Amino acid sequence: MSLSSRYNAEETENKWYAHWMEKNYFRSVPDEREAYTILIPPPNVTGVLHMGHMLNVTIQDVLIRKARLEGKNACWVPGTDHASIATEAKVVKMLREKGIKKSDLTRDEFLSHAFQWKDKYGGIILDQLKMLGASCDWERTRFTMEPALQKSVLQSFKDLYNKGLLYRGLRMTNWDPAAQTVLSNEEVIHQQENGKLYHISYKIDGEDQVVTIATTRPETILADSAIAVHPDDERYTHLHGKFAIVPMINRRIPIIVDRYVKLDFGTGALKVTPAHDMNDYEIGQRHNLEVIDILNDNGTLNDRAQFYIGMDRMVVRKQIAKDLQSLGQLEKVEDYSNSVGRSERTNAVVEPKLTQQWFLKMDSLAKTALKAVENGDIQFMPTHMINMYRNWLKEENVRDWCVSRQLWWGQQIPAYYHKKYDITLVATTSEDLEKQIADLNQQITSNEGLEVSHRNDASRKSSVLESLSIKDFEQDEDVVDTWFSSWLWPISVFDGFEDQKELSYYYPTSVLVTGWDIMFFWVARMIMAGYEWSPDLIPSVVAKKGAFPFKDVYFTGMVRDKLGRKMSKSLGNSPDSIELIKTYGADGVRFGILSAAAAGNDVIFDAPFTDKKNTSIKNESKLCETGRNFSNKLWNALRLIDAWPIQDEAANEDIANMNQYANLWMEQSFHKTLDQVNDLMGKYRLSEATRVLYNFIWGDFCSWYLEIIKPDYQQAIDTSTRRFAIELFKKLMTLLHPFMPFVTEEIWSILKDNESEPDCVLSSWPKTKPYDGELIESFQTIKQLVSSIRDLRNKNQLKPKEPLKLLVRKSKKTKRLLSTAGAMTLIQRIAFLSDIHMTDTEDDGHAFLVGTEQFFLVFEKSIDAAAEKMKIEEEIQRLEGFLKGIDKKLSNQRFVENAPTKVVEMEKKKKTDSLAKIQVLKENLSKLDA
RNA sequence: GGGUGAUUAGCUCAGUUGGUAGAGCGUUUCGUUUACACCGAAAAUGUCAGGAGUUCGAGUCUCUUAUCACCCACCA
Repeated sequence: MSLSSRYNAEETENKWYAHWMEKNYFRSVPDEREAYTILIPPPNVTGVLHMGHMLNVTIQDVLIRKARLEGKNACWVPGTDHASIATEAKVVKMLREKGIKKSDLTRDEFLSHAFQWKDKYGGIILDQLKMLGASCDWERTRFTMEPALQKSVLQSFKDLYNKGLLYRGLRMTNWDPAAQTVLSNEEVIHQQENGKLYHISYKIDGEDQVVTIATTRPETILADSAIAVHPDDERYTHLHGKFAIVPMINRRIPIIVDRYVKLDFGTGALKVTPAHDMNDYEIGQRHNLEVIDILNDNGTLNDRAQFYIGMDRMVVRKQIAKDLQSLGQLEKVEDYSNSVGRSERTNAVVEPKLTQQWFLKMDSLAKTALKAVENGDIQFMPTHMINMYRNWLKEENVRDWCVSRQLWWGQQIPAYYHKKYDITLVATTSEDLEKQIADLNQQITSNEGLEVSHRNDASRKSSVLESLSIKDFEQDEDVVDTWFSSWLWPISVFDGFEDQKELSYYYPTSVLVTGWDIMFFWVARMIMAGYEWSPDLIPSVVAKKGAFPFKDVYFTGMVRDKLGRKMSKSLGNSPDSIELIKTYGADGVRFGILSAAAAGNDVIFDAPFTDKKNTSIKNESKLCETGRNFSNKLWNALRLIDAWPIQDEAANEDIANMNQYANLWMEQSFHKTLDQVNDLMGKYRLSEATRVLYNFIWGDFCSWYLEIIKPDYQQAIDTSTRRFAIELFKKLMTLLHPFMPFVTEEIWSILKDNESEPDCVLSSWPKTKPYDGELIESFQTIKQLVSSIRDLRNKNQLKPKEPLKLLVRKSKKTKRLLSTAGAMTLIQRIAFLSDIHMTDTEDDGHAFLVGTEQFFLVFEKSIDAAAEKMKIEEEIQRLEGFLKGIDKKLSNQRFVENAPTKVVEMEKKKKTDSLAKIQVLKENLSKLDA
């Protein structure tokens, strides 16, 4: 068989992914094995693969593949999130481009457009995950808006309502005028923006004086209810109790005193606009001020504003400034930078607005969720993330969660209101609703009426005598926040609210891998949901394992570009994932990402982004390139072994011994490496594990081991060494498989010699075994010796393969080293020596040191004696300085007494070693003088 | 204002019980009949941000200063 010298990633990857799928290797069903479960953080259904996903997914795939190799029942559940506001915003935009306004559509019409959109673009991202090699159980793919998950949302909503944790109320909320929905605090992004600070003077009622306020939003003066000053502000004491006149509309508003006002800000006088500012609303509450809402839902002014009706607030801002100026009431305008909240999804400037919303009480939920992490039921990685978590969940920072959204794309809130009376029913199905109405009617007939308030007038009470009809109830128009479905993910993907069979087996999941940016949105809330429902759903499992939804949380960092900016679509600074995979292969990209990603640290990815304007910039990444090169290296190691002719026995006894020695060393080193990899992966230190494997395979396995056992030109390798090399290579492929699944599978498939053997993806993770550290150490010395010889050749312009004689000063250590069967042959061959000769006399070779041992290489060409002398002198000087430090330590009684004996012993050894080295160097020096 | 992290070789970053600083890339030199130039051999490079403290010993622990990120709250 002849194999190309270039590994073809694209071809190989497609082939193997199809094969794995065909064999159904990623399928998991409950059985008697231990479960290892990961749930994918569901990406937005219409999203495309970006660097963050790639990081996330690669890590999850490494963990799940390792578990699979360890014989666990590995289950990785994929899926997508309907992403309520994000998707709806996209659909609205798409419709607008087609000339269709959302407001012209009915709810059902809009939803059918949205579903069409979802069918067209949804799931693209899942196919992209397949390109990366993600070994998800695709039969389990879930979507947060599919009927079963929808049902979970309704059930949990009803449950929380019945527990009294959900309530409806009129609150100041963040209003997105573009999407025309309320937003949670987390969906509002505050940023410093340049604006203007307008100083506007208000006349004092009945007097010939003015009071000047400063505002960044002059249009809101039309909604002013008061002017507030600080009670201790002597500048305004004379105004207490008086009234001011709002410019243009001439409304008379009181001048009030409130400690909220800052003396040193602006003019010290604050216009109070309860309808359009969070703090003003609170002031308004304290002083019983009128709430005048002048904004329509789309951000234009309504008729309560009296002027500028129908104009957008941003347009009015400029216009009113001009108009105030002509009235002489605009004193000055300053440039001003302040923080502006914008909608995460639509980028519209968010307006505070008083709206009726559903809220979830968070205090007890937050307390439980905090405890779960503080008492170690759930482990965060990196551990310091607990600080951020604590800071957010502590009592004084927790706010009730606004769960309603004025959108259509999502789960419609299962609350039904009677058209006339203040009756709210929360029902999951129409049967449920009918039953609840029937119950009420039962109550009405048996109690001779039901005392209720009127819907539009709480103070008006009636006794309902007639039967209530389902026709008189209307469902809440709103949908729930997207996170109100995703917080159920660990339960709902197993249909846990419906049937607990699967949930009992897979819950709690093993690890959650996600970015810390959604710690509050999602992670904390999943923990809350876990503790809220799992004890009722699967009590016996919870008693045994706990109620937490996952044992570990691995927080990945944010992927940033070279400038340290978070990669985002709007900045256009994200490399094209698919292009990257095409360029370097999925294995290469995985390797690149993994080597860049230490847990929790932000990842600076070195791929220059494809600039929106300059598409000629190619995606290139040194890290991925290293990964691709590594694939190619593995491939060529395979080609090497594959091409060797085979013979029964080694050519001679020396070769046989040498190969045996090399095998022994490899075996020991392998187990040392295995230990390291196990340890690192257990701690989720994947970047380090990647590096350890890379160094071992490229360095020890390829550069040393294969070079040693490589037969001479047109010679053959003996079967047992070949067998050993192949078995070792296969073990290495298993170890590397989680990181680079495709190339390892390909190589494995060529290495394996019978069809009954499993594929690499299902091979067995090697068992650990004690290893001989001393043997590895002494081999290390051999490597150093060989490198030193090569260095000498280099420095003296000697041909790499010119046979040279090596003289070895007799000492116990070298004797032991060189008497190891095969060691002598090994050195002689790879260092291209004609002879290794033991000596205890003065010799005429060129002396060099390996450790403390002295060697001489015999060659003709004379070296630059003066330069050599200088180098030796420098080295002696360095060593003497070093020795001084050691002596200082050793003569320090406290050190000798306090430091562990092991450390003291080491210092003593260092001292004797240095002394020996100096001794040898001085000898060399004197020889140069001679 | 509250909180978190970072500062280590030219670049990007590792460095978990405190015991003489590491990797990749880049650089320099040499090398191509015998797996791989997506290669091989070898070399150079650091007052571990500054200061103080604890300790026999600090990149590692404590305090402090500076710079830079980020999160939460908020900025008439």
